[in-house]
Amino acid sequence: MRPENRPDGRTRPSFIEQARRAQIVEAAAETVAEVGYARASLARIADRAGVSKSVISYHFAGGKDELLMQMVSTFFEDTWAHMSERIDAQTTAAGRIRAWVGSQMTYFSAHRTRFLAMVAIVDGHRLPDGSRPFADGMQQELDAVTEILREGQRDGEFRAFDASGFATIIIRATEGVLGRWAEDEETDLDAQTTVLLDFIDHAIRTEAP
Amino acid sequence: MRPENRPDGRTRPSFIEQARRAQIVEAAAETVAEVGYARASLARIADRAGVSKSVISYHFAGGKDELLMQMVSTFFEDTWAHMSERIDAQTTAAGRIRAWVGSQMTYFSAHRTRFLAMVAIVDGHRLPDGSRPFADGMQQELDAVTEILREGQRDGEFRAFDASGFATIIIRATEGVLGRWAEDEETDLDAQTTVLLDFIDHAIRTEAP
DNA sequence: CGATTTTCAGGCCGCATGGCCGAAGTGTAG
DNA sequence: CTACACTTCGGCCATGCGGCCTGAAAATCG
Repeated sequence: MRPENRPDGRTRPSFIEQARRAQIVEAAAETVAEVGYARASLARIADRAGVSKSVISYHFAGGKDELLMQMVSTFFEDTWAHMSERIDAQTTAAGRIRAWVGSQMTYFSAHRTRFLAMVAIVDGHRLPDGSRPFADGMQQELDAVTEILREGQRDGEFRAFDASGFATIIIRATEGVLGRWAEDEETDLDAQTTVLLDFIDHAIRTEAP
Repeated sequence: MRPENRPDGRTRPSFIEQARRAQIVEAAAETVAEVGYARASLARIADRAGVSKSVISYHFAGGKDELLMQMVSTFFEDTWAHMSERIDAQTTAAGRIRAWVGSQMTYFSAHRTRFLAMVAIVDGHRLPDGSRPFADGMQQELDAVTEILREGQRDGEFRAFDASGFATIIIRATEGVLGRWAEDEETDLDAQTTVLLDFIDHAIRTEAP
């Protein structure tokens, strides 16, 4: 049986516990990225991690669902840590938009597997009731970008447009370019980032007099 | 046993055959749109269609794979028939880009279920060997848009940019806006289409002198 | 009408899945 | 060394899956 000391906050997670969880999460990501969400079974994940299925059940009492949710949460926090640092360093709205898009690109350029896994799970995973557990997070992302665009409009950096609609477009286009690169190794992501930033810049900036 | 007269081209598909195939395809689309690709089993599809599982096996000898491929093919042909008519009516590259984006929007605005189903299958379905069967179609779409953008650049309608990269952005942004609408019924798709066309227009048109 | 073909329902099979259990292995504190 | 908690393994289970078969119903046709 699994020790039940965590809910009391008594004992910290043991070293081996942290290591195993990280190892399993990584194996799960690789599996999902390679065979897709639908074919990513516990058996395949365990096999890739080099452990037995029971080890996953043991360390993730919530089963497959907890594993996948944990994986997305972990990867998202890493991604956001990378992004927010670069976004906050900017002093203009235009800079923050460029940093948002660019830092997302640079992060995932070093973590292609994580990108593929996150996308596959975010739009493939459903809770038992059929709902999609990551809708909230996507809404928050949208709201944040919308707010930056509104700031830029107030400061005269950007022209008049529907900020919420443009936020959707920018976010989806960014994910789209990443997706294209993730599927086709030939793509030069740095070059495509420049192209996307050029596209966005011309779409949102105040028009030349 | 199923009659084997089709390969010779002898007998045309019976009326009931056509009707059943259409009915099953529609039920499959509704099921996939509602519960997602991973949970869309033959049992659920048959149940929604109000028939037994065997009926699907009977009319789609290739099994689930043939059913899903058939569904995407059918829906894609419908979509493209709607789009190409409107695109070909345009005389300028800018018009064709607007028609591409706009007609895709108007088509799916009347076929939300089909959009959800197509997206779910296109990026969820894998062949037994693990490959993704719709990569070719997406590449063709990309090439076609790229060619329109290059025409516009030759004619001076568009400024200088990476046509292939911009094509990716335009296609993904369009799908993204559709996806946002498909998930959130509140969205006014007509308004968002206008917003997207405005975004694209500012990004690609020749700069004011 | 009867004969023949087409269409269908229900049951069944083999398989993979997610999850669980008991026994064994491993480390550690006293 | 011993006692004990933590970790792992292999095997097992119920469930749902896609696919198939059999026999009956329904349509078609001479």
